[in-house]
Amino acid sequence: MGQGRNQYQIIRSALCEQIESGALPAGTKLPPERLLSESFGTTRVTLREALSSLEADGMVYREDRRGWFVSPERIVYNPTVNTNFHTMVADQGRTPETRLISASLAPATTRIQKLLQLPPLTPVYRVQRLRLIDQRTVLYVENYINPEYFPGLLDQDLEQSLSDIYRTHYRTRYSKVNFRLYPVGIHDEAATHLRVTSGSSGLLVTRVNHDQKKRLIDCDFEYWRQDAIVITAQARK
Amino acid sequence: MGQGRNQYQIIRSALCEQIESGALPAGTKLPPERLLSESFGTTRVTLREALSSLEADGMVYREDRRGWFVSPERIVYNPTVNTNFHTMVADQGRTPETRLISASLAPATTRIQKLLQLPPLTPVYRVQRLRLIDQRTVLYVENYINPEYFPGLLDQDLEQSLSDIYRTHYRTRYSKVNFRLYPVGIHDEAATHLRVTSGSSGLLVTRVNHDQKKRLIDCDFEYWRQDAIVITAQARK
DNA sequence: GAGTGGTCTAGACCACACC
DNA sequence: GTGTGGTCTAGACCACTCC
Repeated sequence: MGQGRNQYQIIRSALCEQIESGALPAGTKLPPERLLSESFGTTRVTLREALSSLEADGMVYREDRRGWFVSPERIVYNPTVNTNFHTMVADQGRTPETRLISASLAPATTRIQKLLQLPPLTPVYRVQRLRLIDQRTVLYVENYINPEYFPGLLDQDLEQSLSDIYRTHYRTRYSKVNFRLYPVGIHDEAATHLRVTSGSSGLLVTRVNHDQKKRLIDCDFEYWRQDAIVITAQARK
Repeated sequence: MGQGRNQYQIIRSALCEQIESGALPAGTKLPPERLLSESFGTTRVTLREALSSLEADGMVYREDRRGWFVSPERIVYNPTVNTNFHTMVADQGRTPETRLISASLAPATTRIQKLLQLPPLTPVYRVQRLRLIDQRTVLYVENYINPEYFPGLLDQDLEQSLSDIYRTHYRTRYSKVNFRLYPVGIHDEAATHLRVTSGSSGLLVTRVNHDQKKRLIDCDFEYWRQDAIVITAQARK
């Protein structure tokens, strides 16, 4: 087992070994599939089987229609600590970046309305952003924010950390955070923005956030590239 | 996008709709791939593409060489709450079961030795178990336990919850727990026991556990079927 | 426009599950 | 032993990326 007798597992081990030895450093683009499959004396289908298996392990990743790349190290994400994306990434010696996709005021969908405990059709801020580590897209986030507590939010620079904006402009900070973590397939908008092929597996982190006055201020949906993070937390009793 | 113009996405939607409508209840075995591919007027390769995509979403799962099944609901797992597997599952109206695979005393590997902060080659208890929900294998666990604190542990009934044994026989309970959560590919032993095809994606939860006296008592590696759980936690500040 | 990845076809053999 | 899923071949076309 393990390195196996199957064709694709042999290819798997070969690539794996090259990556671990450092011959293929993080971020390297692999040769075209047709070329690789020839090198291994096999077909593209089998080669892709091997690559998909490495992808599940987080050793390689793909960008839709661009090719295969060697995965960088995972970022350690502790959702129980109230730090923000930029601080977290910078603290680990990596380079964070946030890109605003859109921000608008619109009626809450049923789901959002329920999560934020709002009356039907209340307008909420919807902010869509993309987050990168060392130039690689790792996270697509949608925030839904109760506008009552943050008048004029859309005029702020939304490529900053939201928690920074809350703190400096609204004297509000996250206090109680409920989060959930689903392994899911990534589709549609999230897939497009992350440059992931639709349906590939990822991690959905949803958060419902209260402030220091116990007000329900916002919720978010974070779609992470599956190989970008390891989640950590601590419990005491 | 979404339900898409591709063949496999059309099949995806069709199956998805059947499942959500309740026509295919949780646990149902799907018809053989050859039959299904004929029904959809396509080849097995394309059908499997569709099924794999549904698998990533946690809507169907497979048992190695046995076929495809409709996934049951996910169990909500809160690792920051010190409950045990049996209580957690039963509280959600499901039926838990634990099967002992093996239990023995053996020298710690380098990795375990480091995690448990032991001198080289210290013997540790190694317990391998399989856990089921409603007869479905969802979790393969390896525990590594410092034997100093639990003399005679191997004589206990290890199909019970370990935390129960610790509490009733050793007056010891979990106090501080550090855990980490990796999306990974499942291989080798874990794959075999979970009846998962080697390399399919899953969730690895590792825990390092201290007792009420702050002693480092054990650590474990939990390999979860990717569609079996949703993880939840709460943070306060 | 060339090349690449995404998708798809129409077969095949083998090993294992189940009868 | 039969049938199934797991693996593999040798092609093909299309849509997109990148030049």
